[in-house]
Amino acid sequence: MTDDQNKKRANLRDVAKSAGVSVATVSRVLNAPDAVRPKTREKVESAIRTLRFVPSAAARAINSGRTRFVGALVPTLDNAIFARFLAALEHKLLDHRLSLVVANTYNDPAIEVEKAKTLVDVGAEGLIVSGITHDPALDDLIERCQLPTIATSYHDPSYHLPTVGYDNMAATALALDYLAGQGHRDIAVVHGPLANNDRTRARMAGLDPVGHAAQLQFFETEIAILGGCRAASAILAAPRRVSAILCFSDVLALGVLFELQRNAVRVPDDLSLMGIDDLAASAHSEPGLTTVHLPVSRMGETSANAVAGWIETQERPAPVLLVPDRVIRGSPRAVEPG
Amino acid sequence: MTDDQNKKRANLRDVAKSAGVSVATVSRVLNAPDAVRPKTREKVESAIRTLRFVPSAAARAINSGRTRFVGALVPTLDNAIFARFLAALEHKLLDHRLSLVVANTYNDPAIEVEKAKTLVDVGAEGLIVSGITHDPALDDLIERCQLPTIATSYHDPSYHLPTVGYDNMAATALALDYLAGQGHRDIAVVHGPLANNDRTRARMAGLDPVGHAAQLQFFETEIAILGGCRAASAILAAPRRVSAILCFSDVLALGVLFELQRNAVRVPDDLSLMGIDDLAASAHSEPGLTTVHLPVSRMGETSANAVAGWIETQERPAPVLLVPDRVIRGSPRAVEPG
DNA sequence: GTGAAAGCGCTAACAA
DNA sequence: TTGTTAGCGCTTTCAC
Repeated sequence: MTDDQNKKRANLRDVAKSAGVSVATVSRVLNAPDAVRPKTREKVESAIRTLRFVPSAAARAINSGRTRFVGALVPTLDNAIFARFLAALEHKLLDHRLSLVVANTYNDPAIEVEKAKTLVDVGAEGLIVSGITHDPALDDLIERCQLPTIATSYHDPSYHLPTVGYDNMAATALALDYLAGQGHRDIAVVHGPLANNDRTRARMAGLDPVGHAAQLQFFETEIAILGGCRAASAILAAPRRVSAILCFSDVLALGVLFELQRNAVRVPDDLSLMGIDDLAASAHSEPGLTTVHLPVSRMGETSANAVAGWIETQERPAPVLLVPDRVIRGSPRAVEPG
Repeated sequence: MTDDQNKKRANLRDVAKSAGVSVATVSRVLNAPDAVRPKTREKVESAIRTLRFVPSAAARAINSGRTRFVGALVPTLDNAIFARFLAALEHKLLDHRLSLVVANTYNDPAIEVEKAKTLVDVGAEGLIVSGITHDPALDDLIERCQLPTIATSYHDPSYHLPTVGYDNMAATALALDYLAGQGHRDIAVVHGPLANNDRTRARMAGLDPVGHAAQLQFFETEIAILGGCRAASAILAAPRRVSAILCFSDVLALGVLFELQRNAVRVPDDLSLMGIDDLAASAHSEPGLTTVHLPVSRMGETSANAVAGWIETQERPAPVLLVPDRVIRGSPRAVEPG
């Protein structure tokens, strides 16, 4: 039994020995092949192949001081909106030769801290978090490690971390404005839990019922299709009738739509419906869902650039505001005058 | 300007010096606090705090030979079915103190190899891939690195990697069997691209039209809501009428449902509809979508255990077959006799 | 163009 | 209980 066989994995030294060169030369063919004579290089490359040598990332990292990955803490993987964000983030990060580690926080600040610690522990060079409401321990960790961290899905230039996101208040304002413009005065608002969720809170704050002379009824539910269904049931059972339903996310709107269909309530003939997000499903449902498009793909790319730049230059990036815009489809209609 | 200030990050030595102990002692308070006298430990912990010391994962990895993370290569993040899988995978991996790095392959074998290389390069201790059709270069990489790798969403005990997945053939067989049992003979089959997708191929192979005396028409489309819409249009325009539509995934079925609604075709009164996956949306759509439940959450957990065990014990795990089962909801109905 | 040797930050064996 | 020290696998001067 030779050395080659009982070792788990060949290292630089093994390759060097096998190729009859020094470790420095092997390192060179790995990192600066042009600095090595072709003939030598070939010898080394052949040894690399036969020994099935794969350089150790850890050893590399320890020298360069870099791990080349960033962590993303997302509240859920279940909502397609986050999937879209992560896809763009991962893709753009790759341009900076950075990998992405995803951690699910299940919307729980305590879990978020835990996972953030793990991320830091395994060497994350940067972090992407959602919103600006976090456990103080997280801020502490970020501070202690001086870890480049971007807060997404939110816009607040005064926040202690740079934010890359849209104006949540503007999003709901845009939506309510549209419904009011269509003549709706009695509107049901369906939203996710307010606890621990600054995005939902901000969307709430964006509503200006007085300015639109509107009467709003609020329905809190879990952000999921089922949550939408339940809210719709509650709306139908409520004493006060509404002419439109505004959902703080399209998932909710989809659930509402299904439940209304189940109750033979026609959209938009009997009830108008509007969402926020602009998911793929929203464009193709019947009727199409009028919604506010949240630029999450751009948010992913922008966040990637921001955190990569920060890591590279050590200079904190400026916050970026992405502007949401309305997508008009068939789900609402103007109320009949009189 | 002292040393403490112009260094980017304190290391073990800095802490040791500052606390007036040896590096070994600092290492001990990190890894085996009980082996250190409380008073000493306190001194060290205080130094750690003031110096904002965070241990280097790379240095740790180089000693233990471990990076404590595995990579998952998924074809897309857009389909909720993968999100569910990843959530379970990540969660279970954590029990083994392993992190998850997600890489999107966009269904492209070439991109898959590229990302796999990156993953290995950054030190992945194991890999999770989808299906059994891959670029030879991937198999080569896995082989060369002797990298614990699990192939998911597929079942094939003879495959060179252990598979953790369901029997795709059984899934469609189950579905067709149900529709045929309801008396359907003319059925449209809506499926994703066959190229590079063994899961779709296997689902195709699971169909036994002859055994069920059924006439099948096939409609290939992209796996997305829009793809389903398009397929539905094609089905409605086809010369030969069908009484039922079988979709190879619920996303497709949802698109089909929307398009049928748009064309005032009632489900199940005018046309029966069945899917495969069992997404959250499927349970709450109107009508509820009869489908084949794919146990992707269990697949995530099982894969996590399998790869973690393999990494730990160096022993290749056995393939695991997860059994899909039917979920009967309202979307299909029996054909009227005669 | 190539090699020798000094680390990178940490763990673990061994000594005290 | 604590300290000393030899590596882990690699990159990177600095000679030759």
